[in-house]
Amino acid sequence: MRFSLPVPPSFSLPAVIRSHGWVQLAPYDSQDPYHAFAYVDRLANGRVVAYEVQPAAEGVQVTTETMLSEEERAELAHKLAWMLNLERDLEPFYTFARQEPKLAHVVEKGEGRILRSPTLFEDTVKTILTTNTSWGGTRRMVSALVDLYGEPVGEDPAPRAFPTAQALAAADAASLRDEAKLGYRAPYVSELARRVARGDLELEAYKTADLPTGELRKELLAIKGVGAYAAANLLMLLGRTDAIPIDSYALKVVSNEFHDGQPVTPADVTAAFERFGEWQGMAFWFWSYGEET
DNA sequence: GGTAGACCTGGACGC
DNA sequence: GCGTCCAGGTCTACC
Repeated sequence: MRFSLPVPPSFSLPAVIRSHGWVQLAPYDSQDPYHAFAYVDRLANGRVVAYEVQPAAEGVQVTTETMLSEEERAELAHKLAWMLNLERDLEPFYTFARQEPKLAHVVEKGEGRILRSPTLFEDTVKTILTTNTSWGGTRRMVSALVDLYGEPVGEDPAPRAFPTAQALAAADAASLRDEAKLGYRAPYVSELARRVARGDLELEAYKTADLPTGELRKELLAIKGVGAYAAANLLMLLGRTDAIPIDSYALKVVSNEFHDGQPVTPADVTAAFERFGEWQGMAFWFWSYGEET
């Protein structure tokens, strides 16, 4: 079955898909690189659905081989609105961007929305798995979690949904470490899953929390395995546009862009984008590094 | 508050 | 093929 979702005037599906590497992490898949994507989701009633999202004249088109009830379709639409950041009003950011040559392209290309997962739990696990490893390592670890603990769509072993907190909480810690190859990150993921499964940590509530960014950052830093970089990355995914996820890549590009390749500190990265105030995270993320204007 | 070392894996490199 | 080194963030112990 097919159904469409309306999108804001400035929306660009390729721009959202290209916003970062999440589309390369299971259960995302992109056969048509950066124009469309596939995803596998587990609905609230336990049904696992594989679907594709493509650009369409009236917005985006969702296609699935599964016949969905009206309630299921509404749930999927609600989740996709979050994943594609459809509710975001980018005009205030675009007003800034139009005045900065290194950001002018975001307006032209409809950039500014960042692809995310249906749940903050999935995004938090994936963020932990980006730390202290290569991108290839992250992809491997995420795929292993999906293959080992995710629920399949039907009888076939693949494709599978991202595992629930309950599934990961029930997993043997040694299996997480040795079979999923999470290494020392295994206890972090295990503890996070257990806290979420028990209801001790209401991660999803952070999506709509009215907390100042500093307070929310403290809450995220209290999660084992989430340090300064991971917290900033999650804040960015939560739409907190004043957070800059400073990792080794950030230090490198800021060094090259603003300091002639000389070594820089996290404070230098912050200083480089401070003038963008509440939009400094977006300015950092969408900056045209190394390109002449 | 700041710093050093451990954690784990894969890739690059030299032999 | 094997061994060594390094990159990549976070945690913990220590000062």
